[in-house]
Amino acid sequence: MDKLILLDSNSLINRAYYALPNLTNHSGQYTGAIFGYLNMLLKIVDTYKPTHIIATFDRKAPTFRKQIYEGYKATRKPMPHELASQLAPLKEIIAAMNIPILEMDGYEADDIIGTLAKKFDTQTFIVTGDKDSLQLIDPTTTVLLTKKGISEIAYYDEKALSEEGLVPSQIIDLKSLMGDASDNIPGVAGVGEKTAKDLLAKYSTLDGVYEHLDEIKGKLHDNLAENKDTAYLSYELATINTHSPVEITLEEAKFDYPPFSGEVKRLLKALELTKIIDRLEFDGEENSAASLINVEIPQAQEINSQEGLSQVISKILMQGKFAFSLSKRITIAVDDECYYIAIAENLLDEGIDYNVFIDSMKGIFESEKIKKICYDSKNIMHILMQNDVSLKGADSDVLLKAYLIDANRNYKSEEELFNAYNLPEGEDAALIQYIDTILDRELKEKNLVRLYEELELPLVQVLFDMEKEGFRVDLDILNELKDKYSQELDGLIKEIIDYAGKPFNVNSTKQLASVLFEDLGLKTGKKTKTGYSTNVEVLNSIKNQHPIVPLILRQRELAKLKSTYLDGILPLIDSRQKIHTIFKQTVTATGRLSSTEPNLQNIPIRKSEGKQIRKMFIASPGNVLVCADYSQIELRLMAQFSGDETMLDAFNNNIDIHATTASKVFGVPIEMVTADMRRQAKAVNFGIIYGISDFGLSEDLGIPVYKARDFIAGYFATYPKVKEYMNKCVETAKEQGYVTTYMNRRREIPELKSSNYNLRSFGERVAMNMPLQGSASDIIKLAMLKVHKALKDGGYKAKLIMQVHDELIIDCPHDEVQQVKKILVDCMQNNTPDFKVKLVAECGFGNNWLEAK
DNA sequence: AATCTCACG
DNA sequence: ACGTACGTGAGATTA
Repeated sequence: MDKLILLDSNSLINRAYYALPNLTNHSGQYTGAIFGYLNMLLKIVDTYKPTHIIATFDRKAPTFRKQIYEGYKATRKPMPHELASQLAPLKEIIAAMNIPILEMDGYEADDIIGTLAKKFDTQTFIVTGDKDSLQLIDPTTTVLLTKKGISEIAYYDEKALSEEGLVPSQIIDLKSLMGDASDNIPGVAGVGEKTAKDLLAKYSTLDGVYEHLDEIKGKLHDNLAENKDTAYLSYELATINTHSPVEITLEEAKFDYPPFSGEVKRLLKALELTKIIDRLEFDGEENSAASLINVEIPQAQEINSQEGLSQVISKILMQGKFAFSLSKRITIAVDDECYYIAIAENLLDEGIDYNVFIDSMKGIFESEKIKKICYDSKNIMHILMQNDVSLKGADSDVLLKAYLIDANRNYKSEEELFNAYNLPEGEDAALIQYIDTILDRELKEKNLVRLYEELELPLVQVLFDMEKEGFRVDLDILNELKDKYSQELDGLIKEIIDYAGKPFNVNSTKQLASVLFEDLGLKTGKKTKTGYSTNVEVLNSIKNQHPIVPLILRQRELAKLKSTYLDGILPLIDSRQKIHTIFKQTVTATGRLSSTEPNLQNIPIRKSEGKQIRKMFIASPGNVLVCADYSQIELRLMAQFSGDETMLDAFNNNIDIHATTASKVFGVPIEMVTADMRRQAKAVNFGIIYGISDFGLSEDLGIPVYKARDFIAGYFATYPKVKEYMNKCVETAKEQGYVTTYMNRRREIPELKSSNYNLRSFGERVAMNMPLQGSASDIIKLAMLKVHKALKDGGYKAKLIMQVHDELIIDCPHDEVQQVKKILVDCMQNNTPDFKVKLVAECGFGNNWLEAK
């Protein structure tokens, strides 16, 4: 017996979209609605075992049915782009599943479905979230109506519908009376579901109602009488067309599962819909559970006595290598065994005292010779430091390895890493030990061993030392600024509220927008997702329109500085008046570090008010800060990688690159370059690093797009090899699926394969930017290793304490300043012996961070 | 938890 | 016809 499923795809994906959170894969493609849709489809497939499936979609064009209503306005909300962007990938998957897709200009999905339902006399199930379709029910047609979003499916055949007191054709009468806001069917004003059903129970059809209109009294009578035209119009609108010119044979809709093709799996993988993949079977797979790695992960044996621990320790000593985890509980994997160390919470408990455990292991943790496998070794160093234990010989950090293999992933826990690699359940230490072997293989395949062993792994210790050393903060300056800003803010807020005429929360963009744009009627600017933007750009454009605006700008600036850099940092200061940022080594897609708690990589500097904040970051007592930053490193790398002679010459002769660019692009001698020309050239140079786009440049410079396009053309004419290089980056990225840096760090760019233009363009910009940003990051990391070693080997007291992407800071005793400066500059400038381009680091020193720059 | 805004390179 | 400059983290509000 054949069973045909008709999917009202637009209705279903809409339901799925609103029922589920906005999931995305790591490249930003939205997947929530696709996920919901497929889940539901698979549930139906499981339950009904269809032999045929057809998926229908709406086309954008207005439909013939809706056009009969002249006043019909397409007030239906446009599809949000988060949803619209999911349509194409979904269709790809459906097509790959060999399910035919029907969409026709001028016909809505339900017209197509209605036609199909009547056309084939096989057992048919219509899957939809749209109650309109209930009119299609007949002895061979059943409607499966999604409920509660998509999680439940209600079964409607003639019998089920009759329990609600209706026959299928009455659905049309019902709609014509009660209307349907979501479908722009007006209905009769004042008549809702209840009244409509009552009327139909009495008079059975719309015609019946109007034939007996005189029997109906009161307000209802008037409403019906007044809206007769609308009611009949609604009737037309609600009637599904069952005679659309659809051409498809049942044979074409044949559905044969399992298995699906490998193509389906590939598409699902790209969307990272692993949950869906897991419940499906695919062509060419030995068994459906193949994705789960089939290995023996040893069970943990509990260790709760000193003797037991001693045995474990001697095993470790014998092997010279072990894996461990302290995250959920303490586990150790040695050889093929795994142990769980039971820690006594209090004296009466069975188990080992935590401090005793750490002390017993101290010798092992601190032995360079005993190799450790662990997750996030720097974090473990911090934990062990509390017991005065250091961690040495941690040569396998699985988090670090996994990051180098795929920097787009951002593992937040051991568990996330295990899941990503489809590991079975098991003790953490055992899983870490196992995953390390997989990661090693992958590192080798991808040529990342050197990057790991010679750069990232040794950097862990450097970063740890920097974090431990900390950055001293001048509490007096901090408190002084805090008071000053508090006072000024109080005054500002009073004035702002005075102008507004009512109290409101100035920090609330929503309330602020309503005050500015509704109450005061000021000109609106850019829009955000939720309303009108009130950002600096917008405020600046209207600051002369009303005296409240400059006050708000000032309030914004101070509120930001105070909350983030004063109130935010104060509680992080320790007893030595130092703050200890954490450098995240496995977060960014490009290889840069990031800094948290506090973020010391975004301390103000650009504006005068912010500079005051920078003054509170000072050297340790008796020390000064020595500070060096690379000059134009990313552009210099562009010169190096592209080999553009003009650009190389400029850099190797210490010429002002922005002025040079301006001179060449504008065709004037360098001494004729005005400040504004230089500013524009600088913007283009930056744009180049970001992966230039005419639109982006026009936004930045506030010029029309066509002018920006001219600039870019002029730029490429000046530096022809730069253009070649950028094209090459995109091209090889498209071929390989990834780009690489100086140290062979790699970033996969799945966006390049996207069917979405925006995502693909983003991928192209990434392909141009990553080699520059990533190589710059490689190079400063190399410099950090060298500086750290040089200071240590030279017996200096000076300590490297900070890195801000192209800048290093050393907390340095007065008497070491001259030598340390030399060391620092040397280490930064001379890491790249193979380069044609000269790297330049500019160095200064001072009592505080502002002075030192 | 998502959004907006803004600090930095 | 579309709507983006690249890379981050944090605070405040809102839902």
